[in-house]
Amino acid sequence: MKLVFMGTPVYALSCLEALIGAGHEIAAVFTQPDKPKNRGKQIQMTPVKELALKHDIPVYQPLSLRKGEDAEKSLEVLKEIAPECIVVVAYGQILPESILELPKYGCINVHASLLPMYRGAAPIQRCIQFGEKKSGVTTMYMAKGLDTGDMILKDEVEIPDTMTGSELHDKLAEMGGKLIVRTLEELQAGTAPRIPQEGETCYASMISKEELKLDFTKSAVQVRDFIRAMSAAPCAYTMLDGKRLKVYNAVLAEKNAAGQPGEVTDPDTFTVACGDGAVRFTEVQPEGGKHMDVQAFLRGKKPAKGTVLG
RNA sequence: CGCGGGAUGGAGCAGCUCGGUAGCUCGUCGGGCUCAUAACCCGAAGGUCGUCAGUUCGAAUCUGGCUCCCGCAA
Repeated sequence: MKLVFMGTPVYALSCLEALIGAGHEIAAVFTQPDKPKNRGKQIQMTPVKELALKHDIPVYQPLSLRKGEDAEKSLEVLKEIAPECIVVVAYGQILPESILELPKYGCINVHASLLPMYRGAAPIQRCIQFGEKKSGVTTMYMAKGLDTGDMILKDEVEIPDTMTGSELHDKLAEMGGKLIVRTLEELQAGTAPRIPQEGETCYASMISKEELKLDFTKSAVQVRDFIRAMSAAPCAYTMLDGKRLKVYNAVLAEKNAAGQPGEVTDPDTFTVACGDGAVRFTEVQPEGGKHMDVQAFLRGKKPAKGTVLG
């Protein structure tokens, strides 16, 4: 099928790869403009752009699809290409109706949750943060509202309570790739269902810098779930002796010494008291240091018993 | 030139301010103890202190360049 692919981060890669692998013609790729990122403000290509260039696919990076010169040009380009379908995966821009209505099969989005739950920007992390036992990917016909379009296919996965955000991310990315290929097959065959989103919904709002600082007044389960949800990116953190300590993973503490929230009750295992219960950090990273297991960290910089984090 | 931290035996760190025998917690290897052990005891190996140059009688430590790693900010 003649397609246009729109996507930006690593998450979108496996979908693009799967589409290429399935033999679809990717006539163009749209991705967010290159921006100065990282240390030293170097300009960096988006992951999707890198992959597209490897496959000699034309890349477009409009500032906006909704207004301005870029939007007009983009619409012209798309009309000229006349794709049968536009596949959108974590593109980061809202498409105007003029584009939504353009392709014969519509614009299809792959979303990393079981819709209608966890619509929005950060479904992967939010769903672990709130202790969900399962998640999945959903393909849908894009509509005006944010992730409100009629659904086509779904695929589910269990979330064990040790799973991290990045593990779920990788799993869902892989599943998304397979699901979008199946979805296009069904569209072409005319067998694709159109299931309206009904029932309970919720939004997975963007993750702000402020909330990444651990709040030990919450329960141990909530703290543990938050830590693993945000791992490896954007990653939760706390303050130890005035310095930032990123916390990549934690488990519920076996033994439960009393202490005020944030207090290190057992330095030998890095056990920290929470509002209810306690957690034990298992993977951390100090400022200027590398991501390491907690034993390695404690060998060099064991906090004093009674130290209060935050 | 966005701000900042760092590079020391296999791992994580100390030492650097006030230059002069390379240290800690682990790991590894050997031995001992033990029904047994990731526990305990004894012993050993293993480091051009990132790299290049400079200052000096002497540099991990002071000075300058370079490489690489990382946190923040975007």
